[in-house]
Amino acid sequence: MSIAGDLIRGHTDAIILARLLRGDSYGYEINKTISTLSSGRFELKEATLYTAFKRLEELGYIASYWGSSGAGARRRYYTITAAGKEACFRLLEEWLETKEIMDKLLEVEG
Amino acid sequence: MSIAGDLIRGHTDAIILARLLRGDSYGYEINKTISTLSSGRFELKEATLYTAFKRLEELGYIASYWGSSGAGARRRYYTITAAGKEACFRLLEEWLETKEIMDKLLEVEG
DNA sequence: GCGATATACCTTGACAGGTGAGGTATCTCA
DNA sequence: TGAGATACCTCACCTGTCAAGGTATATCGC
Repeated sequence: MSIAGDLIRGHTDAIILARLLRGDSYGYEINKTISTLSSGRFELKEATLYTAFKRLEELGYIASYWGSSGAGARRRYYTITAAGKEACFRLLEEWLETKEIMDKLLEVEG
Repeated sequence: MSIAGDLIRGHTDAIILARLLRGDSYGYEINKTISTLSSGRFELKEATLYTAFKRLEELGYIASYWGSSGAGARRRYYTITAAGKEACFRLLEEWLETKEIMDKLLEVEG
């Protein structure tokens, strides 16, 4: 991973929720997707991922159910809840704001 | 503060170094600058700031000296070192990469 | 002279999120 | 039958943030 974990810290929830907004999914798949979308430059560690799932479920942002595995081991699927969608949009906006502020703070010239 | 600290976590060093790239400064001033540039939406807590200074000095990225105070209490000024400049540019590139990846991962539509 | 306020620095302990390391189980293919 | 991919989970540790507390100086109004 070329991007250190701390750079993503605080954004993990947003990433997971944004993924679930596109449809139910399970840990392993989400991890693969993240890795693929970032061209391998970033991947959530498994421990991080499952910790996040637990946190998000406790917050009521996602719900889970056991799905029949197509191939390989059993899968625990996650769905985003209404509260989760709200939280997701809020986090997306926060990300836009963070970007804006960071760009100003890091501006070297000008 | 509307932007949670964890969203900036991992970028603190980059912010401080980028500020020092523009010239020597001291804690209190850097904090004010950050607050101003972000329109008050984000400010480093003092404890975070001084922790970061200590860390960066131990890493050899910055050096410090006591300056004569213009008004008020004494000031400890910080200068960015050659290694610090290198680190700063690396962190700036990492930020660009993080932005790019995050935007892909958070993409809701399309 | 005195209190309030701004300037300016620093430390400690608690907390939360990320992660390395380890574990379990299933299915496929050679 | 053994390797490798799929798939899940937990624990202990580390690091960065931050609330709370502390110190000291200069300025300004009263």
